[in-house]
Amino acid sequence: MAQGPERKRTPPRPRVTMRDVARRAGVSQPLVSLVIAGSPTARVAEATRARILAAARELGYRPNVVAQALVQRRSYSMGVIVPDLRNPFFTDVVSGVERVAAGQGYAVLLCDAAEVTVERHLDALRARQIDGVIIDAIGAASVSADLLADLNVVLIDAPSAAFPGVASDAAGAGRLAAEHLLKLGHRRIGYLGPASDTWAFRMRERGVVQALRDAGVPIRPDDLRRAAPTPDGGRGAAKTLLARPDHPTAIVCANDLMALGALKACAIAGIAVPADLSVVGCDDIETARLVTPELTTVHVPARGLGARAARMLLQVLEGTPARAAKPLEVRLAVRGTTAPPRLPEAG
Amino acid sequence: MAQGPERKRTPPRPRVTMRDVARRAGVSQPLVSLVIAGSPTARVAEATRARILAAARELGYRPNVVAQALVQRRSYSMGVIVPDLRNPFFTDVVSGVERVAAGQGYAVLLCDAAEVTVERHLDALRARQIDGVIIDAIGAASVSADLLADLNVVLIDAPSAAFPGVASDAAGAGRLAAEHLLKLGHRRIGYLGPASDTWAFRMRERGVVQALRDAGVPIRPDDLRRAAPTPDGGRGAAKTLLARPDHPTAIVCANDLMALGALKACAIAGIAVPADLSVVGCDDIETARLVTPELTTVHVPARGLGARAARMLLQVLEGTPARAAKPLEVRLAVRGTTAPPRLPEAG
DNA sequence: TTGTAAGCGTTATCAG
DNA sequence: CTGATAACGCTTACAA
Repeated sequence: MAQGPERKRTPPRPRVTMRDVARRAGVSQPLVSLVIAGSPTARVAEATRARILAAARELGYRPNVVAQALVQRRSYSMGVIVPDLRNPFFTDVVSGVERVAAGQGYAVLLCDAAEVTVERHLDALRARQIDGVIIDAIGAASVSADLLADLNVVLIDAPSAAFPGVASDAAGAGRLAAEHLLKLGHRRIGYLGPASDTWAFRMRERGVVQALRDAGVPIRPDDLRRAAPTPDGGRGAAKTLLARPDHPTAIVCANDLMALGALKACAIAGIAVPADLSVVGCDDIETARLVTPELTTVHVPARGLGARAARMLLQVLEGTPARAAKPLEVRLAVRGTTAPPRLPEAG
Repeated sequence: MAQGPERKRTPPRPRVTMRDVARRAGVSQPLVSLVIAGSPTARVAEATRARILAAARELGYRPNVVAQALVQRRSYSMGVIVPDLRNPFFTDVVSGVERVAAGQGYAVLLCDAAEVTVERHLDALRARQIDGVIIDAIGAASVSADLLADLNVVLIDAPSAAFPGVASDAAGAGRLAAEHLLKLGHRRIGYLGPASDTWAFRMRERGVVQALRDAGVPIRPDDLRRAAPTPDGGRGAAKTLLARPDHPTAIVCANDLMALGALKACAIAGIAVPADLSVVGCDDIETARLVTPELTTVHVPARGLGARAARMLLQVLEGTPARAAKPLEVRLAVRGTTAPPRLPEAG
């Protein structure tokens, strides 16, 4: 931890401690502990209790969570690891976590897997006696098991037999997107997704693929393109896909960032959306409504996922075994990037 | 902190401690401390040292940062408070902080002022013996002084005599935006900004106002509209501003989110950008390049601000007095939302 | 009802 | 060079 050569520490400030309060109230220090943090059942004379509380207030006493953590072996803090903070979707997840965590007096240690490896993050978290960790969209299988062994973990969008977690209905999201396009009359639909083996991406893709297969219009191999789940990725993939004259009349993207990139590619290539091409995204990040036309997408409740995961972790910490929650519902948000295909094709 | 009724704690896991290592190596526990965390200058017999290290490795020893924090009175963690995580600009700032913090073994406690008040965040942070805190774009003046008193704080975009900090050249950003429009030939320029008294917003506005005044085309009172620094805010403000037939030929917005909202308003009102109206934003968030036409904006190095603030805080913690860094440069990113006014007006 | 004693896992100060 | 011994601030039996 931050060894670095010869780190001078800032002059230790005299902190108000329980001893100070005790002295001032003329009682023993443990009694102060009892009164201040103690359960309501603690039998303490009303008079002393009042005296202690007064003393504490006057001195501006603040409990030292670190000391509490050391003796209680829990730090009232949780880590949250996300694949990439720069994707607004994950920001929302974190936001949701923070809301409930902060509400319960828990601190949130932020970990961006794009900056530092998950392993290192977990190491750092464990060293800090973290109470638990929420891991978003990172296959638990991909991190060595013993790293997770003595940790309370809750998974988001990465179902596992070993750990509790919450997930969105990713396959449903894919299906919703595909069915929307089918209903509009599209018969030639492409898919842009990452090669990443993330559960949510896999399931979204599966949902799309199956819906199309069920409808008798399976994705042609060439219409399924892989790229990074970023705007650039989406843009590049769309570009190659649309370069051919006989490209699909619609595409669904694994997430909004890719979809936004695809829209950009269209703008550049002079392909009119939705007239010449329909585009559907997934996530429903804020930006989806900022572009014109607004992105049709599948809404995934990011903050809800985060909040729920946090609540679940809190439960685990309280000893209540977290029961597997059923997937959070997603819903189609039809906006401006989808329309019937220009020339109705033969079904 | 997290009092809640009767919280059962999870069964304390047997952790490998220095004592264990000491026992195994047949030495005293403090010696282990010396060897493991000790400075390279610690004079310890090579043999014992090796024995201890071996024992530690075999047992899988991990230092307990909480214990360290208690005795050293520093927790190797820092808080970062941002006004609103949902603004990608702040996400980037946090990202920058995290990168350098994590690199130095520091944990980042995330605090979203949109979720919980700054006061509560600071309380929670202090209770955790945080080593320092980075506060972004929140007037230090707006939080009661004694809350900050015994804290190491570094401010971002909120210059203060009392605390070190980093800032972007906010006035320069405003000027750049205005001058760009002037150079294009605009003589009727409006401004959309928040009523918030945030330093950066104030300075950006000042930069715009002065540049226009200097050019002899001051903003008309009606062309200066206030709204929340969000897409909705920008959208609403733009809508009213553009409702009048004789509206400005160009507007600059306090940040990209507002600008994006303004673009949306234009799209809805059927105002062609940049033909009928030029729009300039500020921040250069990723979304700026995702809309079509791409948003002309002033690039502000968000991650740079975060990284620099973190480095500065680290310095403060080491005892090196942080000297005031000069403002980080901003630069104009000319893209698609600006063009000469349709009808050249009389200068 | 309240005080005493014993740690939690480290670091730090000093005698051996 | 090494190893007791004392904190750090708090919780938690156990006595008084």
